[in-house]
Amino acid sequence: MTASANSPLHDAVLRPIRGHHAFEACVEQLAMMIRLGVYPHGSTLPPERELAARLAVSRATLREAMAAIRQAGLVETTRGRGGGSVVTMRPPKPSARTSARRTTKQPDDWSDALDFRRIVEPGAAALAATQHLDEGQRRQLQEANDAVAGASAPGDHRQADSRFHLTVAALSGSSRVIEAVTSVQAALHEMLGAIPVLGTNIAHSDTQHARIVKAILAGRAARARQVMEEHCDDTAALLRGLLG
Amino acid sequence: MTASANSPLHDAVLRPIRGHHAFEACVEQLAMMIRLGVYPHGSTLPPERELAARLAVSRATLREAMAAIRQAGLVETTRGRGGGSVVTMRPPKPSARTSARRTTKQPDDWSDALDFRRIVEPGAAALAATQHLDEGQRRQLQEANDAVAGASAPGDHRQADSRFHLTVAALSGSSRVIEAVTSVQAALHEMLGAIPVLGTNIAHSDTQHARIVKAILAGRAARARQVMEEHCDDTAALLRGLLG
DNA sequence: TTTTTCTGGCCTGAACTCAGACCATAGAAG
DNA sequence: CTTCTATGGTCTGAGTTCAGGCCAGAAAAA
Repeated sequence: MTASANSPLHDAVLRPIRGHHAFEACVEQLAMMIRLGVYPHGSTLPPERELAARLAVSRATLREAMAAIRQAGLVETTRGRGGGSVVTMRPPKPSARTSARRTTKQPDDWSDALDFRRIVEPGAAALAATQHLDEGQRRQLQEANDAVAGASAPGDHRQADSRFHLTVAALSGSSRVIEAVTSVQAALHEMLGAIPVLGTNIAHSDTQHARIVKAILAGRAARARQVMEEHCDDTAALLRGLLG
Repeated sequence: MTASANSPLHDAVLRPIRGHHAFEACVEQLAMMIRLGVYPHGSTLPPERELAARLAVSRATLREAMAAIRQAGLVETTRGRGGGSVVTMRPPKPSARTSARRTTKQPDDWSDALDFRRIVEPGAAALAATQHLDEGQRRQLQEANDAVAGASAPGDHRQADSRFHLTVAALSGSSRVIEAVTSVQAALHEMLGAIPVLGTNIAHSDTQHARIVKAILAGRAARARQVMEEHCDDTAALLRGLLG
């Protein structure tokens, strides 16, 4: 009785323990956080010691990653009290990258990410709607939404959009949900960077965001889920159409 | 402008790059696969070289993990062609572990896992229902269901149940979904091992499984999702009641 | 001003992990 | 029978990562 003959599961469930080297993974993680706007232009990253602790990595390794990010021009670092690494990268103009950066992932992975997103983000919205949210959290959600609606440049809008979705995930209170949404937003960011920006889509998207916020704040889980599902479907349709 | 003052997101999205050492992670992964029944009693694990490749780990590291698993009595290893590691562990009687093993995780993590499960597994079922399934896959799903219904001993039933849910995930065709379901099933397995087995619950659960299979095979995504959601809710209610 | 404290910059020795090769064994193929 | 092949068992040298301490600069606190 051999495992492969008996169970087709084994090639589905056995996945890599760890993808890259630690310092590569740190670079990827931090660069993505900066691109997603978790650390916007002008903000200071947490101190190296804290970052190392959060990423569960030695400071030596983290510093290698920081050096790479610094060399790539994403941050500038100063020493002494009050120092640290300040984000200098601005959200890029989409025109410059439409065909410039060839995404490394396969179309399979695009589709996978969109499928997973359609499951996770509506779930996150519904879960957030069931949570008791304090005043600070409610304000945080509304501010995230206002930031999206108020962003003028396409790059800023993209960052604000990511932050909005991550905020919804954070309000769900589930760390697994947050991790899943972070992962899909990272994939989504790559995809959206490869297509042109259409004003119509942005306006439509902003309308849906507003409905999502309203549903979550009203505690209407089913409604939040449904609107977020439509939102994901619309974005997915756009991407599937333009990416092939 | 410091990051922590500006963005409460940073402590939500920055997570450990890698949890443990590679060989610990391998032990955990392989032991969990055996406990979940992906490799049932009497089956042979894939060759070391293949396992190492799948887990993206050097064979030296994998062998350390295998040695630990062997020493723990989960497998027995023989050399030569046709050799390999055969699973010798039988699903434990639940009576022995009801209070014996104190789960290492916090109740927070239990709740988190149940919340995440309620999002992911219904999504997996719905996605599977939308896929075009070939004859082999349809049979695989039905066999997985039959195995659950046909299991007599509680330990066997538990393993068959895990395999059923992993099969649904595998049929969704999305590797992210598979990974998510694998993770929640691992957590679920720990929780279910800590509560007594009730015949009523098992019968109820089997009825729901049958409905899920029917909906998936009929391609009725919304129905599959709804039934799986009820199934998750029922299990969650049981666990929340018995685990506090 | 002086001292404290928070920050990045640097170093060392130990532990872990890797890639690749080679050996030993047992069954299959001829 | 002999040869081939698939498997686990072992070794080595190089690369990576770690934990922890110490230094240097700059701003806040006294």
